[in-house]
Amino acid sequence: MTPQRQLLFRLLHGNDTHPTAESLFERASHEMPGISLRTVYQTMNDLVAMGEIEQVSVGGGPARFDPNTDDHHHVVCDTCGTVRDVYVSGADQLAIDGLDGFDAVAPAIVFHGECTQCASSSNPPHHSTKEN
Amino acid sequence: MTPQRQLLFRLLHGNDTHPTAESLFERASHEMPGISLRTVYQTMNDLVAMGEIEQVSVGGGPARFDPNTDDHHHVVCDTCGTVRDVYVSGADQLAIDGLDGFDAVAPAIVFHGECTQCASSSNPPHHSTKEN
DNA sequence: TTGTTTGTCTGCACAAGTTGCAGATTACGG
DNA sequence: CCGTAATCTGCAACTTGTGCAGACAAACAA
Repeated sequence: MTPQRQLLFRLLHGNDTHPTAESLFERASHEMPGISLRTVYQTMNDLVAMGEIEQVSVGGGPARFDPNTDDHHHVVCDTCGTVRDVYVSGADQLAIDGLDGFDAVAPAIVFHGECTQCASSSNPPHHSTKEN
Repeated sequence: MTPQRQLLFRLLHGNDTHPTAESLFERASHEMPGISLRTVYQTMNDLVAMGEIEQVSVGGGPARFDPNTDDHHHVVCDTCGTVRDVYVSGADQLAIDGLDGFDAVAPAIVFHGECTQCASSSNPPHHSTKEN
């Protein structure tokens, strides 16, 4: 358990912003100048392999990391890129046609939309890749 | 409507294998040596913008293109990478907590699992990036 | 026919995100 | 304190995809 890992653990703990490796690297560099982006990737991969965090793919951009390991899903604002957790109940009683020939199936649901902030401020879609 | 585009249209028509740009390029090169990968990307982007095909993201790898524009979703075998269409009914009556502050929300559901072929042939997970 | 216009195609360089590798450094049990 | 094993770092390389500029080709006008 190295200081680098302790720092990254701490940055992830309770973090619901779904940070990317790059954004974690920036924040980590602030507290520990000289930390390597490679280390961030390495640590995230290890944590994912350990099941301590989840890797979230919302289509396209860089991978995001989520310390919330509850059974949950995601909404993403297609304008500003913000990702938020959502909880879906009743997903297990959907009628699904086409799963024949597949085992051990788990659904990942991503809701694409626009957050009210982006919708109200009708700025031209800018996709500012917002994440902290 | 150039010959290149005609060929790509034809390769996509009725194609349910969710090909990547690269795999389309290989198949297209077979019939039209010299066609450029750049043209494949360009044409796919145009078709997506026109709404003629959908771009599918199943997390991680390269984008896949799907001429099926029905309201449908996908299963992906995490071992061999195969993607198949699935049809989900009742998705509109899910109880969703956390969508407050979002407009115009559409769900994309990806079922992750293992196809019975990969499950039976208990080869070490190889992720052969199978697609034709 | 000749010239112009417009859109497409191609090759190449580049960008983003991520991983492989090798060597230096560090944590930790004995 | 020492040795081993794990980790860290920098850099090169890789994958997927895009920007750009020039070549090309079909359509159209004069």
